[in-house]
Parts: sequence; structure tokens; C-alpha cells
Amino acid sequence: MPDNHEPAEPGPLDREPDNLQLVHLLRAVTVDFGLRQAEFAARNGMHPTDVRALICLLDADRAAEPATAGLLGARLGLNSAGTTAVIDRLERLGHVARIRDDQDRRRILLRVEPGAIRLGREFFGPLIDGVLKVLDSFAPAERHTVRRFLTATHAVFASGPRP
Amino acid sequence: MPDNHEPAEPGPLDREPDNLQLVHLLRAVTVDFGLRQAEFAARNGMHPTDVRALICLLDADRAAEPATAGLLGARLGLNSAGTTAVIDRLERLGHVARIRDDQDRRRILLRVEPGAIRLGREFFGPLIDGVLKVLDSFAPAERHTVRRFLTATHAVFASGPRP
DNA sequence: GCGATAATCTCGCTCAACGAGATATTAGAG
DNA sequence: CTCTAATATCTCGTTGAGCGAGATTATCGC
Repeated sequence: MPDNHEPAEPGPLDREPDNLQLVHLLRAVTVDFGLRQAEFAARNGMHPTDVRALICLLDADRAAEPATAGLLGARLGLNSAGTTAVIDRLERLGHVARIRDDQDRRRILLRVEPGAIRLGREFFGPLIDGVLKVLDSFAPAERHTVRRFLTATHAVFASGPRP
Repeated sequence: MPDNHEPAEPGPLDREPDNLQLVHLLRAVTVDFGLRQAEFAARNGMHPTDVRALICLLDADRAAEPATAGLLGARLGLNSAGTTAVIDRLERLGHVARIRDDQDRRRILLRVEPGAIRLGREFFGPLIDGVLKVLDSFAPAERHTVRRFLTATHAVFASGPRP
């Protein structure tokens, strides 16, 4: 975030303006994504946190992880009270179901209901299709380049500094 | 977001699993970014909205737009009361200054203070440098591919459906 | 100048998220 | 095998971000 409104002082990050523009472009995409999430939330009587929770649960599902309340709270950065509140809201809307884990009966497993999945598909499906169409127009080598970029960027942002 | 835990039923979006994985990767990057923003906020006694506000103001600065309170509220999706509250918080922390516009004395122009810029650079600088390093390792043609992808994706996500 | 419009602020309220602590279940030491 | 520590979730009371409604101040067309 350089303050380049003073044309006489190039900041230390302005050395590669072309690459820096790509960074800003990436950030713009993340902002867009957040706005779409918020829009989906508002349109379905939810809060952004609730949408993030659903996404988190579907991710856990996809990764075959146990989708417990504790994991959800940790991923969302909420404390236990807030986590209970999120699950309460989603349960009240019929989007998730609480299921006692029979292996460890302290735990609550969360199942995303089909209705919520359908809702998400309706809203995000066209957007996902749009990106897939973009990717279809790319050559296999280009897709590989995109993958390398996203993987490396993910690695840069995923390394947490201080817990 | 397919529910592919039922191996017998491939959803309509699972036709290009390789490209779909790229979509999930992109989303993961956006999630990472959001987490870093929240982390920066918490570490500096701010809220995620305040950080988004600062980023918005710096973007406006970069684009040579007038950074008014109204514009800020519109970009953040806040009403006037919430916008005033955000600016109050940022002003109290000394991160922005309110400046009456002499051309239109109803308006408040917002200036991001150098201290806030320094704070942002300290935190996000290494992350940005990390992405720039990734880009430096790419050939010019590859960087162009990444740019094409990000630009097209931005276009997909930026088109707002219903205002 | 004067009503209409625009930009920002004030007041009161709601509810998401927090801290502290309660409850229930499991694991481990003796 | 019991008793204690650790773990997972929930309950209660509180704080504060953001909203709706309306006040305030400044601009513009007539």
C-alpha cells in the first residue's frame, strides 16, 4: 500500500510497478469475493460469519475432516460462545444439523443440509462457472502457470507468524 | 461447493475437477487474505471493518479519487451512522484525519496518516514481497498469463447482479 | 434569498461476539 | 476402580458495531 500521491517520492515497494499491480489485482479479487459472500448472506437472512461457517463446513466435508463445533470456531476465529451462537443461527434456519458424536459423546458433529448446499449452488454456481469458462479458454500450460501462482501465493499467505 | 462425499453422485460442477480445484485454490487465497486482515486488525486494536476502511482510503488515494466519508461508507456497505463510527474509531487511533473540503464545505475529506501507512507496510510488506518474489520467478509470458486470469476473474466477480 | 437536495452527524436500539463460568464426557494417575 | 485433570460444548451477562430515524449544516437551482 504505497502512498504514491507524492510523485517525487517512490516508496520502497514501487520498484516493480508492473508486478505490484498484479498484487493489487489479486487483492481486488479477494475484495470482490468478500462482497459476494456478504451479498449472499444478506439475501438469505444470514451474516457474513454464517456464510464463512458454511464454507468452512463444506471444506471440512470435502477434506474428510470431522466437522465439529470446536474446529469450526477455531477456523472462524470465534470463542466457544460465539461458535455456539453461529451454529444456533444456522440450525434455526435449517442449514445445519447438530449430531452427537457416538465415538466421543462430548463432541457435536455438524452436517450441512441439502437445502443450504442448493442455496449456495444457486448463488455461487454462475460465478464458479464464469471462472471455469475463463479457465477453459486457457491452454493447459497456462492453467498450470495459474496453479503455480495460486499455490505459491497460498503458501505465502498461509504461514502464520505469531500464535 | 459440491458435496462429493457421496462418491456415486457427481454433481453438475464436478465435470472439470482439475479446473474446479483451481477455483477452490483461488477461494483459499481469498480466505487467507481475510484472515491476515483480521489478524492485522486484532494486533493493532482495530476491527476488520476499520482495516477495510484504511485499504479503501488508500485505494481512493492511489486512484486520485476524493476520499470522502460518503464514498467510504458506500464502498464498505455501511450507512451514514456506521460510517461516522468507523471514522471516529480511526481518528481516535490517529490513523486518519478529518479535513473539511473547502470546495464543498458539507464534505469531509479523509487523510490517512503516515503512521497508519507505516503500520500497514510493516505488516503487509513482507507478504507483498513474498508475492512479488513469486512473480519475479515467473517468466514475462507467465506473468501475463496470471494477469489475464486475475483480470478475467475480477470481471466475473465484479459484475453486480441486483442493486 | 428560499425551498429542495446533499453530506455528515446524533440518538436510541438490536444483536454478534466476548469473558467467565457451568455442565457433561473422556482420559490418566494412583 | 475411583478421583482428578483435561476436553467439548453450552449458558449468562456485557460490550460495542452497525442500523433506522431524524437533526444539522452547506450547496444549488430558481
